[in-house]
Amino acid sequence: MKPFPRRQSYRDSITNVIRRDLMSGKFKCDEPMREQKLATRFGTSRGPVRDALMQLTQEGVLEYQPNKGVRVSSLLTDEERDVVVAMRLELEKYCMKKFIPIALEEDFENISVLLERLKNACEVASLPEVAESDLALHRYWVAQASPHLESTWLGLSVRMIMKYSRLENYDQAIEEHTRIVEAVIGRDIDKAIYYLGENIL
Amino acid sequence: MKPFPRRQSYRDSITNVIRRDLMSGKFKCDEPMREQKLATRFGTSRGPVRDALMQLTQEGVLEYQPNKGVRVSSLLTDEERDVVVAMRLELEKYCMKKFIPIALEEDFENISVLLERLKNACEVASLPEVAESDLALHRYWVAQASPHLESTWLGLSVRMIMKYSRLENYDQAIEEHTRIVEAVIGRDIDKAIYYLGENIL
DNA sequence: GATTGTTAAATTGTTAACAATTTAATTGAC
DNA sequence: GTCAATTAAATTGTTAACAATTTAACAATC
Repeated sequence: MKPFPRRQSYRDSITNVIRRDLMSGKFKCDEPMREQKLATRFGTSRGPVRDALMQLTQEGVLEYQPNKGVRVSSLLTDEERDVVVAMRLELEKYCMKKFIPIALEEDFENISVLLERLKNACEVASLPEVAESDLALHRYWVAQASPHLESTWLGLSVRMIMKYSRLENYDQAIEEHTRIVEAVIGRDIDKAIYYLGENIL
Repeated sequence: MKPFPRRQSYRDSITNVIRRDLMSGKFKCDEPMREQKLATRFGTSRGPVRDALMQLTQEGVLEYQPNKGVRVSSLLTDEERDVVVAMRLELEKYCMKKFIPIALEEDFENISVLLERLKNACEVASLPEVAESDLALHRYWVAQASPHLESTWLGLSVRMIMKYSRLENYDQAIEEHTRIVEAVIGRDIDKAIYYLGENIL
C-alpha cells in the first residue's frame, strides 16, 4: 500500500497553469513562449515544459513553428468561433443526453460542489477562477458520458473562451449554470439541453 | 543561403508514420506503445518518440495513463462516431464555403494532383495509401480556409477513419471525390458542399 | 545610410544517463 | 497449491549536456 496514490505529473500541472494564464490573457497574442524561462519559473527542466507546450499546441491555443518554438495563437475569427461553438454544442448535447440517465447521486453531489465553486469564483470576480470552474463543471458530464471525446471537447472549449469571454457577466453565468444543474439533477434531459444551448454561445 | 531549406523534424515524421500505421490497423486495440521499441525502430532516442506519442494522444487515437505510457485508444462507439462525423462535417462545410471564393488556379492544380494520387492509391488498393491521400485532399481546403482549425479537423478525421472505414469501397471513393473536386473547380459552392455531405459519413 | 557577410548569442532539437514508478518474477509462509 | 510479501526487471519521468538552428549584433563594403 502506498502512502499517497500519486501526485499530478509536472507535465499536467504545468499545462494547467499555462492554460489558465492564457485564458486570463496573461500573455500577449503572438508572444513567443520561451522554454527555459518557463522551466525556471516552474523549477523544472525544459522537458516537462516542452510537453506542456506541445499539448497546448494541439489544443490550438499555441502555434508551433519548427526550430522557432511556440507562440500564443492568434485568435479565431468571429466566423471560426461560430463554427467552434456549434461543434462544442453538438458534442456537449450528446454528452448530456448520455449522462443524465446514468448519473448517480454521487455525480449530483460532485456537480453541486463544482457549481458552488463557480459561484464563489463569480463573487470574488476572479476571471481565471471563473473560467476554470466553468470548464470544470461542463467537463464533468463530458468526462462521464464520453471519456473518448474529452480532449476534443477541451480544445474546443478553451479556444471558445479565449476568443471572447461572456464569462465577465458573472451574475448571468451563475444563473445559467444553476438552471443547467437543476435540470440535470431533475433528470430533465430536454430542459438541460435547452439551457446548455443558452449557455454555450 | 542554405543548401536545403530544412528537413521535417523527427517529431513530425515519426508522428506521421505512427498515425498511418494506426489508421491501417497495424496495431491492435489497447496495445501499449513502448517508447524504446519505437525509438530503435526509428533510429532515434526516446525524446522525439515521446513527442509523437503525445501529439497522437491529443488527437485522440492514443490513450495516456501517467507512468504507464500510451496505448491504442479503444474505438469510438457508433454514437460517438456519429457525433464526430457531424462535427467534422460542420467544420469542413465552413472551410469549403470559405475556400472556393478565394481559390486560385494554383489551388485547383494542387487539388487535381491530390485527386490523382488518391485514384492511384485506389487502383493499387492499398488501404494506408488511400486513407492518407483521402485525408490529404480534404486537408487542403481546410488548411487554406482556416489554418487555425486544421489540427482540430485532423483529430476528428483520423478518429472517424479508424472507427469504420468506408474507404475500402475504392470505386465509390474515386467517384465521390471526383465529384467534389469538379464542383470546387467549377466554383459551385452548393454542389461542393452537397457532395461533401455524401462523402463524409 | 543601406545592404550584405560574418560572428556571437540565444533558442530549440536531440541524446544519454539517472530517478521514480510500475509490472513481472520469486520467494516464503500457511 | 494459494496467497501475500519481497525482489528484480521493465518502463516511464526527469534532468543536464551537447548539437543544430535561428536570431541578433556588428563590421565591412558599396
